[in-house]
Amino acid sequence: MSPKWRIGKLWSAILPNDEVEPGFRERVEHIIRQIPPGKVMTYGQIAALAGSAHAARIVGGIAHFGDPDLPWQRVVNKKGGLAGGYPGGRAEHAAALSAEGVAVSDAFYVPVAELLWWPEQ
DNA sequence: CGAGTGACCGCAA
DNA sequence: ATTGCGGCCACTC
Repeated sequence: MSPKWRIGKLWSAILPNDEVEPGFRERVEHIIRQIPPGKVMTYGQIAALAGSAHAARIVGGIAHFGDPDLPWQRVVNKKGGLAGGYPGGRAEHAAALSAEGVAVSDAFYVPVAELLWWPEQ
């Protein structure tokens, strides 16, 4: 696979037909909105779907400065660990997930293997 | 404008 | 098993 790997196929599965191809941030925010309650996605997964497989970090940046109305509590890292930068810290992040029925361990980890959601469904 | 930083990931020692 | 570092794009200063 080339470094500039694109996943146009998966992206087209969640992008409405009449939408023009938006910027990276727009794509990330669009993906976040598709995550159903009780499910989670990882930063790397979102970055890949948005078009840059190694831009997981950027997703974190958007999470911090981006739209606070988006369900960022449904975004966790690859190990299922919660985000320390979440408003109120990991405790608030855990509380938001618990409210949706997600089991969060005492060490602030979620069973990402079971809860991981893909937009192609 | 330019440079630095970030709620991350994956591969190499 | 752990540690280090490159990479990506958007945002702030």
